[in-house]
Amino acid sequence: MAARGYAGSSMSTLADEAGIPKSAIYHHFGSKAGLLAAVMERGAREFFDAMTEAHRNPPSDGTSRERLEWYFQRTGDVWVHRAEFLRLLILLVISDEAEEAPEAMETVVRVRTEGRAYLEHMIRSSFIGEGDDVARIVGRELSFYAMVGFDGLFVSLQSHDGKPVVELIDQMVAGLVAIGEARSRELRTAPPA
Amino acid sequence: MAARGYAGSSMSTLADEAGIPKSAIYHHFGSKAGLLAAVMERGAREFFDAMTEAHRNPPSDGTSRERLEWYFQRTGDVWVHRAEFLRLLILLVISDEAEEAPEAMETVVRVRTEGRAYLEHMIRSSFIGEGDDVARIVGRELSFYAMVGFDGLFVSLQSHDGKPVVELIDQMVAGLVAIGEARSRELRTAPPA
Amino acid sequence: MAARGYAGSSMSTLADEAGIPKSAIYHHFGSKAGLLAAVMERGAREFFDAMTEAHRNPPSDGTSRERLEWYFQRTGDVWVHRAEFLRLLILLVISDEAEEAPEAMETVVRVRTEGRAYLEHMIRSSFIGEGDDVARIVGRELSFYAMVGFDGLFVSLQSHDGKPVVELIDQMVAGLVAIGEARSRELRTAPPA
Amino acid sequence: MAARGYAGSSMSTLADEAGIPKSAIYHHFGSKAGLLAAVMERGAREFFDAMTEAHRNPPSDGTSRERLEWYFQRTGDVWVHRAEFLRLLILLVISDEAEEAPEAMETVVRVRTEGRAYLEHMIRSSFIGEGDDVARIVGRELSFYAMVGFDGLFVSLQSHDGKPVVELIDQMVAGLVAIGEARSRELRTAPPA
DNA sequence: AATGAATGAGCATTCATTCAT
DNA sequence: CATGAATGAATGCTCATTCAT
Repeated sequence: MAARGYAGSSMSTLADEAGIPKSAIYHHFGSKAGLLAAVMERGAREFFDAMTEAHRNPPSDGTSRERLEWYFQRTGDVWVHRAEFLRLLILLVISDEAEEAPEAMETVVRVRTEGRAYLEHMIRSSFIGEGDDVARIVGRELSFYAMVGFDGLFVSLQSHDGKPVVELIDQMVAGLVAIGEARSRELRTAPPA
Repeated sequence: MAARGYAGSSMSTLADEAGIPKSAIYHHFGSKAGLLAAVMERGAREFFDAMTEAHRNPPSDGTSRERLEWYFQRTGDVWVHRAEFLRLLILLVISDEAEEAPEAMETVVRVRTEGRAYLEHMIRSSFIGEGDDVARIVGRELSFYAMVGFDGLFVSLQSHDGKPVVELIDQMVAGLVAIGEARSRELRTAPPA
Repeated sequence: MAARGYAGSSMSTLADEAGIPKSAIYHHFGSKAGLLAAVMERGAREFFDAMTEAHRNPPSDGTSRERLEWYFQRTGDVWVHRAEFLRLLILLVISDEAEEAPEAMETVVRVRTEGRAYLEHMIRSSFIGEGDDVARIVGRELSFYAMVGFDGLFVSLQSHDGKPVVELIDQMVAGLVAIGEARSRELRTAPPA
Repeated sequence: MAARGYAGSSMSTLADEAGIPKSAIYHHFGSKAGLLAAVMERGAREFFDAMTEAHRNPPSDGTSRERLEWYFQRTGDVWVHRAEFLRLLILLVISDEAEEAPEAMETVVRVRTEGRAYLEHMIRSSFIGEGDDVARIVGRELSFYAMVGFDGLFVSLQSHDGKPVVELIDQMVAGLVAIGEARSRELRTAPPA
């Protein structure tokens, strides 16, 4: 489904590729939509497990940039290894192909919401040196932008444009740190109400 | 096709929605793949026309940031208004749904290559104050990253996460300018071989 | 469909038996329900045409019994020759098999309503010797009972119980005439308000 | 099965509606055909039990008409209360839907044969005042016609045409009595060889 | 004795495409 | 040039049935 899209994947093809009868899929998942929902659910779980695993023992010192670099490069690794799941995820985000699979769409929304929360946490942890209040605000304000970066990173990855992921993440980190530090200065000078 | 994907759009549905007989589509486009190719070709032309139009009379002074902001906010406008075309474009980039339509895929690659050249031109024009050589290098090095930004911007747009496009572009510009200026300083100090 | 029922008749079987591709049926009738609707509609038209044809030039003299006999024996002929149509009709009356084909069900109701009107007309014409008012009342009151007779006659026919149709119709006529004459006497003695 | 027909009733649906696992049906009845056979067998038993119960203590005096009326109105009650069973019975009589269930078809034939014998008995008992020989002949000759009446009555019932059952039975009785009495006179005048 | 899991054949329907007119 | 009619292959799904437990 990740490769051919939801509509482009026929139950017969899927069954043949899995080496099981079509009816076995229906027995276990009820419908094509149910299969997609299950696939997304499992993908989501594995994705977040991989993220948690990748971010075990984060660095407790170093500059904001070093810390964010540590988080994002590891996130990039997960991105590359979970490409199939993300392919399907982005596909469902940008098309209505799976309108008939509302459960799967809910998982999509959930993954994006939790994913953004995760990014927020990474940024906040990285900027903790600026003080907790500042770090919290910076994390909140930059999480959407960080997500844009990772979404775009994935599209770039799929377009096979040859640009190494590591370099792109480096630039993402550089940009985020620049914006984050500017914002931190601002906040220290004139703290929000 | 943008809404439902290539596989998810049946010729019957398309013909009905267009209010013409199915055979008329075959008469004009030969096949479903031919229709997609034509759609992409026209979409690409209109897209670049809109970009050219939007960037008529660029500012000849101001800071790098101001100039890039001008370019990118206008690009963002085009993005928002050509969402259907971009939807299909990204869909074809991330999935193999239209493997049977190689002509369309060529258009996709062409649009992305030209699009990146366009972004490179915008960045270079914005950084022209750093000297032409530096601006050229900065433009080349940041064009992929800028594209990542716009790809991600589009995904964000489709996910209806509510974050205003203008703000995201502002952050994109801020990040790019920070990286670009740092790189400019570097290049001025130790020019590349 | 008459033989195997609606649910028991698969489109594949029907197409094979008709010697045409399944898709041809869908092209012409849209769906299985549409096919049934068309079949019932044509059956109904042919049925009433056959009835009209059979009752051309009814006798203008003779006893009530002779006249009703003339009508009913000819109706019985139509019954026997349109057995397939009636089989499907009764099937749809007694089961919910074709719930998904509401158009067909409307035809069923229409055929029964018109059919009863037809029986009413036969009875009234036969009893015209009792006076038009009396004949009209007798026709109205006995039409349901006459229909019961023909419905039952058909079931008897399908059950292959070996009883000749001619004899059963003879008894139906005898019964109807007896009831009709008794009622006529009653009406002549004490006309209704 | 009575509602949707044999072919129209899937084992899954039946099991779900019964609140038991599908395999339990197979455990007890062996096959779909076996289930139908069992259903018909039980239905037949209950049907005849209800008939016997309804006709306990028949009137030992009164006119033929009064006695037949007694029998038939009570039979009509059973008809109305055993509609589901009769629905399935008539369905099996008029269609070949359950060709694969020969045991059930045998039950159908048996029920109709016994049912006719029962009707014969009712008529004979009612005409006993005409002498046993005459009553026996009248019963034999009118049993088929009586069955036609009850078959048609059932179809009428299912067609929801609004005609009260009691009235129809009244007319059936009137008709039968008229024919029976005429035949009795005939037989008394010129007894058969 | 009872049942959840499993399955190949078949279901109604839609598909992209062709072609006679 | 344009199209209604036609079609074989495939679609998602359900079927009656089996069987290991």
